[in-house]
Amino acid sequence: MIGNNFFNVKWKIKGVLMKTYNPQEVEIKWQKHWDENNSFEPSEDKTLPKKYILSMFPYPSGRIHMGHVRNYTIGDSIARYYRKIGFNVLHPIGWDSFGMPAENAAIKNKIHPKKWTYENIDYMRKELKRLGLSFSKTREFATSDPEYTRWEQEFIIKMYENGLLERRTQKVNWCETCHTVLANEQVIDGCCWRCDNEIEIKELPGWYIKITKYAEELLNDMEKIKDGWPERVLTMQKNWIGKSIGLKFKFNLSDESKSKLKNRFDGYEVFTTRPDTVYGVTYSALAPEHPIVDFMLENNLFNLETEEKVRRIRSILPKDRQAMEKEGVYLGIDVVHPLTGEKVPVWLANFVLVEYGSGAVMAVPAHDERDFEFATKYNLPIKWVIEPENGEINKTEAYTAEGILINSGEFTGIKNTKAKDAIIKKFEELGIGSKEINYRLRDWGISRQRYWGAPLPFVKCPKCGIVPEKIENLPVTLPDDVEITGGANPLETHPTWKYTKCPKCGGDAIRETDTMDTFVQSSWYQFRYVSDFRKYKDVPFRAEDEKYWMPVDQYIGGIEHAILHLLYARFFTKALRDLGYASVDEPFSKLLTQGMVLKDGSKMSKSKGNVVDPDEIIAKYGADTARLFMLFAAPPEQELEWSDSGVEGAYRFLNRIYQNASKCKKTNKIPQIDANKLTKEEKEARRKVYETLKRSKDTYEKTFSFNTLIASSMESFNALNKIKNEDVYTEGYFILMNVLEPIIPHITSEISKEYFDLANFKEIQIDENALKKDEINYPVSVNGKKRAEISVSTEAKKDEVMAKAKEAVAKYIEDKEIIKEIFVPKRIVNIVIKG
RNA sequence: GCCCGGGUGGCGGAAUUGGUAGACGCAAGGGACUUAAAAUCCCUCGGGAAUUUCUCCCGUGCCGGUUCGAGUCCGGCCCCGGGCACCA
Repeated sequence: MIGNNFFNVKWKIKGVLMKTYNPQEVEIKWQKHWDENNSFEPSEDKTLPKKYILSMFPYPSGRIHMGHVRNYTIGDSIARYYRKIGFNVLHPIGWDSFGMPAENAAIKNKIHPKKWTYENIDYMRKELKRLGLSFSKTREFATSDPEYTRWEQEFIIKMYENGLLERRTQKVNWCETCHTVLANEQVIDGCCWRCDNEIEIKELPGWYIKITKYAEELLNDMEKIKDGWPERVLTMQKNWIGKSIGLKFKFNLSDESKSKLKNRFDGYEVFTTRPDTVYGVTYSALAPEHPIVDFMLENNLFNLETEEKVRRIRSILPKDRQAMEKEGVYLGIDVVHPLTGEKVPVWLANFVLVEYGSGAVMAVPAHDERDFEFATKYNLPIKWVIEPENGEINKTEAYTAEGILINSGEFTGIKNTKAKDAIIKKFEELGIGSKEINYRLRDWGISRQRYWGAPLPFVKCPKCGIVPEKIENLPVTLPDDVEITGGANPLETHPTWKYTKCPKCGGDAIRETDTMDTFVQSSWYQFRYVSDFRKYKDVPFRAEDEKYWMPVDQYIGGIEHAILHLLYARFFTKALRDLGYASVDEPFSKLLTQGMVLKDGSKMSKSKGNVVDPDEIIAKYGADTARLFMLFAAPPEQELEWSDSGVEGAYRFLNRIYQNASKCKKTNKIPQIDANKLTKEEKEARRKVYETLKRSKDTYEKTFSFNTLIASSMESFNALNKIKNEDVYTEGYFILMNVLEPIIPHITSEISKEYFDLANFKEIQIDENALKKDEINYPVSVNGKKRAEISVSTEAKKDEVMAKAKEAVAKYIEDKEIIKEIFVPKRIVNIVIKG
């Protein structure tokens, strides 16, 4: 441990009285002060300018980790900055408290999920408080609180009534270890996002939120937030939504094929983004799970050999097919080309996805890489219908670039980019196809077959079908008396919970036992914070509060939520708007995605044994040290490599500013300084201080490059410690304590209270005179190479500077012909000579 | 394969957006203080040459270009990280 042996002992170094910095004492004192004074509650005065600063809320896993420290330190610094310069600031915290880990803990430790969760919250709340975070106390909640669930259930019912939610049976992603269904967004490389177990496809009934209805708006509204969000997050969302425009048309089966299929099918639809290549179709391909294939198998319409191949391909999981070679088999049926009338063979192909488009494609081997590969393998014909404007086609691969149509009937000779629309139009005129927009985005499956979640507020009545619970009966709460086994849903097996009466007919009915995906809770929590909801219990949040506070001005969180949470929250905001609860289109105007905290080059994790516990760091050095290190070690968007000695460096800096503070005189206003009476060094120190002040505005409001702001502060302190002028020194502290308060609030409060009575904790005007330089240093280069440095008066004109510059580099330009003289005011002098 | 980031000392990272590369911090070395150590303070710190203290050469992944001047702009390439990935 460093320097803690002499707490509160005063002694003299170089004649100045100093005392040792004791972070534990100072920090707890200020934390108590803030707590007792409710220092961080937002004002109800809606005439004040506002800032809503939000860091993503944590899952109450038990203890905070360094990622939390980083996230909350960034958010807290921004919040404290705005509060200090006079904004009404909403800076809330809550707990994303439903979810699997509580159930896992229940199984492992025989503790009820609710007890485990709320105990964790109590512990973590203390940890966050010890970090000196300026959260509002009145706005705190946990998403598992019944009051929160109540409103969520109301939203869900309203969504159901407005066609935004439906129950249906479809193929779903099933994780056996988590014993639940997962949304598409929660499946990563075919594995569960939480436990990494390989997912299975099952056919199950479940609840779906129709996020696809908002695909277009989610895409278009990116325009509204593009200045505040990182480009890559928007790109990721754009790719995820995956809009593509093309032609949808129907392939009619040939007459023989129709009768072969017992007239159950007359054809099937296909979608293409390349209608310009439609004349090049030489075969069509169906997904292994296509209904026609199902039918043919059920009715033994394949010969033995084909059936065997079909069954083999179908037996392979779609995700495993990705890695495999293209494979297929001719199904023995044909369709008719809609424009040429030619017969087109129908194949089954392992690369066709049943869930995209219609699960069937037209194949144009000449102009599609996949189709080419497949056609080459099975010796299918290749028909070239586009050729480059200049040069020859290389017929050993698909030609996918732009060009002119050939062999394309009436469209021959047209540029392919134009042919796209022309051919769509032709299909529409003939009534055999139409323009179609396809999205990759699927509806959001929110059913989870788990206990620790918000119950879906619906009842299954044998007479009335699905019936929403009555609003006055909300919330539908979880029973406490359950046994968590990790197997079947405890709500399903509970002896009495699910048996209820139908809200409509009053007859015996059964409750829905699925609970909601936890991402539903985190999709609207930003709205809940806007009101002092303990006072206003008849609404989820007050409209006037929502209008005032929303949208969130600055949102801070990890990049890992780029798609999942951030897309859902954007959707939910739009849905709440359309249901009449919200007034905004987008929830977060600005987003800062903070980088991970690494140790020894990889993410801190228990399994790697490289975890640094924030509590230990705080116990050893204090919260300000932890905060300072977090913001100094790297820019917020980058990864941050943990460094024990870097932390010690931060601690040393705090000690220095604490001890040197005694060189200040006590005052409650900024010292008036006559710049004319100062030495060069004193002016220099003042300039650095004011440059830091100037920089701080940009840092807290725009760039968030706290690392360089801190560096600039350190530089200022170094300069101040070289001078002896008490006024300049005091002014420097007055300002620097102000600049650093958002980052290291405890020590700056302590010093500012003692010396300035906190008079420095408000916006300080920049003294432009202090920023002015009397002299400027010019590097003088000859042919671009720096040869000398000169110092001239700020007022010096070009001629004067050039004359001095030539003198300084005389030995380089003697006897040489000067071709050019470059003079960039306040920057550089360059003399170009011959030879 | 496609789309984004990014490659700067021993390390984390700066560089006013085309104008003194390496701010600030860490680590390292030397010195002061001390019986000693810790802490603290001072000095050095990209590489090389010279060392008579006035210096010179090289250097921001690699090759080339534009420019009086390039870490920054342009063309080509090589690595690293992330995202998407048979999406028709």
